[in-house]
Amino acid sequence: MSTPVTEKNFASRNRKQQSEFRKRQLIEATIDCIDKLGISQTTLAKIAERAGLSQGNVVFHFHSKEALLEQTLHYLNHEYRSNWQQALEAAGDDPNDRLRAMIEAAFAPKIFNRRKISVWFAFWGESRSRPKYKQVCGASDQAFSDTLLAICEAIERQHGARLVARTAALSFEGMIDGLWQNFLINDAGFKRDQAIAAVFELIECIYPDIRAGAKN
Amino acid sequence: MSTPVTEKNFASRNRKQQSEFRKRQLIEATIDCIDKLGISQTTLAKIAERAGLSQGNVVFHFHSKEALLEQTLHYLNHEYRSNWQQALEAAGDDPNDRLRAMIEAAFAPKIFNRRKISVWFAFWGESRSRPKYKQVCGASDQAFSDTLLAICEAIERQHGARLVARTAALSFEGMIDGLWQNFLINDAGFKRDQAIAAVFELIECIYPDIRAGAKN
Amino acid sequence: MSTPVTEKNFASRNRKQQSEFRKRQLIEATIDCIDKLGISQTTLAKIAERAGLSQGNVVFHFHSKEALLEQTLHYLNHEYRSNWQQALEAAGDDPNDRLRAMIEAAFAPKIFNRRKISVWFAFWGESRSRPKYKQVCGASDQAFSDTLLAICEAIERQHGARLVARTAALSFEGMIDGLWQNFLINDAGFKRDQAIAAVFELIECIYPDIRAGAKN
Amino acid sequence: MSTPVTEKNFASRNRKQQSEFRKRQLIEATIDCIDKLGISQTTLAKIAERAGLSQGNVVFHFHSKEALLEQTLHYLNHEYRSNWQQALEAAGDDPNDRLRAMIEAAFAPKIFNRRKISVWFAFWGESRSRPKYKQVCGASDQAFSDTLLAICEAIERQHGARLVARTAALSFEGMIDGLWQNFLINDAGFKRDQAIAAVFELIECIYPDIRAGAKN
DNA sequence: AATGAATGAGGGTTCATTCAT
DNA sequence: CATGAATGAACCCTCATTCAT
Repeated sequence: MSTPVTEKNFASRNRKQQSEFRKRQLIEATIDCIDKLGISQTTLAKIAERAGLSQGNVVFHFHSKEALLEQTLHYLNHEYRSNWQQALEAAGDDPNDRLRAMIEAAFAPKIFNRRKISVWFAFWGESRSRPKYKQVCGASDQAFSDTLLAICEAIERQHGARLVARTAALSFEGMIDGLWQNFLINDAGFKRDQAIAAVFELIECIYPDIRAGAKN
Repeated sequence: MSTPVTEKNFASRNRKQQSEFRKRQLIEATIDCIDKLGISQTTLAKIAERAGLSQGNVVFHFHSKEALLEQTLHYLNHEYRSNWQQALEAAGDDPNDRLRAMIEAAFAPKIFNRRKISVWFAFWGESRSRPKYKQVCGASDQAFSDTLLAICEAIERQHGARLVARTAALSFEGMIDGLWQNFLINDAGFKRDQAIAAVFELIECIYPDIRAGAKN
Repeated sequence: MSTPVTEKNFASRNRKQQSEFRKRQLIEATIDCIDKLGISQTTLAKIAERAGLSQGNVVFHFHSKEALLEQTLHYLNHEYRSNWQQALEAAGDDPNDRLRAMIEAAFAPKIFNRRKISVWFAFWGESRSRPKYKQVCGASDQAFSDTLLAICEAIERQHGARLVARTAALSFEGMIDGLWQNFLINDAGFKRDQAIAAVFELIECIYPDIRAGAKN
Repeated sequence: MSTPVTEKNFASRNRKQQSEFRKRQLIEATIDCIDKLGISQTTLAKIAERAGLSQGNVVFHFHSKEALLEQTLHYLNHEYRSNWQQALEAAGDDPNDRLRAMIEAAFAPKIFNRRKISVWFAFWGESRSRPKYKQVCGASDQAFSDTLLAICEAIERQHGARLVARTAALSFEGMIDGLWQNFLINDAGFKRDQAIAAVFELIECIYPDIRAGAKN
């Protein structure tokens, strides 16, 4: 589990904190279950067992299984979005740096690991039939896309480009998606560094006049 | 439904043909259900109802629900693979034509429509936890990837390239994946022609010395 | 159980008959359970157990517990109504005979026994909060009331009366209700014959010029 | 709500009074819930919510749900009985006045309103399967019956009667029951005055030599 | 006195599967 | 081949009750 949720730091908190703690604990257990079993086989009983709580308590905190799943998706979405936004803030103003920061953020270990990727695909797989999932996934994608496009336009203005910003952004985003999918289906032998390097090569191909590696 | 399964041409067939007919009918109903309900809400009863058959009859033809789902995935896989393979055969020997043929195949209406895309993502979403799905999906991807890579290498030999074949192939494949996902999540306002055009722009960016549109 | 439902006469029937048979069997089991446990403690598991069937099969035949309860009420209502209607037909045209026939019908052993009375009160007790129950109970009551009123009016025309028909009908109906309730709450020492005799005394009090016992 | 239970007069009481206040508050909430939901759907959570207290607090005051229901029935019973007993005391010694006082008491607004009638029937509906309810309901009925019978005997001795006291009492009691039930099932268009007038007509029919309206 | 967290048994219902017809 | 009845396990959820605070 990427986020340590132990009993030790549980005691001596107030009610509200306890409640938040339990919810987080249950969301992590839900992610575990979806990863290992898929959404269609994830049950409240298994989630409760994994979290070490009673099944009734799960309902007490989330009211329904569906609400728990939605909260889990929100949690993932928040983590994903804040991750690349923080990376962007740290990157400064240079659009080249910003572009590379977004790419790297998409492969950050906290985000890009088998457990999380697996759950993202599980939600995508159900998104067609569950409008709420689609809405959250769509908003998440859109924000990333829009930001990426703005950066590509900035680069194009500064350094020119061999590809219009719209298509360039689509290429970068697509390549990330493709690599995520590769990782899901063909997990063995996937190297994070090689993935990032491949996208960077594409950047240099599309923007030949950019200072490659200027970030370092 | 893209494949017409009517009662009219049902009579006057021999046993084996009838059986094949029923199976195809049920697989189409399964695709419908997964599209509309998601895998987790797809039940034998709903599949049977959609196919206009009794529930017992479904079991008779496929033995179990899991087998039906697997057959459905195989059906999709076969359709997908034979589609690009036929496009490849029709394209001739010029690697430029072949590359564009594969791209276009990936967006062929028979393959690239909401119903089918939706089901593909549903299977990917469950693939992590069901080895059989993963195996089929993986093999399907691998064959496409390998062929794409070979074509890119051929182009590179003939015309040179701004990107090594491995990365180029990854770019094309990734862009296709990304566009599929865009289509799934953000279906409104998606234009097939624009999607193909975007990938073609990337081709010309990576392979500037290729005769764009030479295919025609 | 007042209606014999044995396994013997079950075999060798067609599908539709079997289904009707099962439904009847389950309704009888439901009546048993409501009688013994009350509606609030009546569960599908107990109904199924009493009927000797699986719980899933109950749902198969009635779709839901609520539907089963409603069908049970309809069954009771039908039995009650057809009982006094048949008695009325057998009574002929003399309103005196008809009045006494309706009274006697209300205390017929098939209707007026602890098991059935108990279930009627159970439904009345829930009727306030379940419109469907109320509707059925209301219609049942109304039909009985209207018929009783018409008879009282006929008697009044023929023999005169010490009480207007409306109030007379209300008295007879009320006395029946009161005796039902006495029977429910204070079952020990209740005698059917005495109950009927008491209502008959009231008839003679209100209609002194009627030929008492003319029916015999 | 017929009995005002406000927060205002809650403060500045001693322990015992506070406790009594809370109990009364919860009993009123229970009556509300049974009226609106029926006994089978009444839960501690809903009672607590309606009373504006926490669920744990309900258990604290009544120990168990069953105890709360029993206390509610006792509360109703006490209210019902003291109502007609007070009416009797106010009526004086004339049995004619006393009879009419009992009838009017049975339709007093505090007793005879939809909310209370609904709850009485709910308890009757469960009484068959819960001996304690039956006992309370039975005792309540019996006391009323016995008193009514004694009054009828007194009238008979003074003025004569067209009906023996036993049957006359049964008639009055039955008519009350019948009107209660009419009110439950067919609430629209029920007029309290007409109900009382109807029973009074029956009195005059049975006791022609009594001074009708002598009470005034 | 009062709260909300926690439990666990049992509720109605779903559903893949089996089977007699 | 085809059907619908039948099963039983597992599902999500409810709820009376307990308990720490």
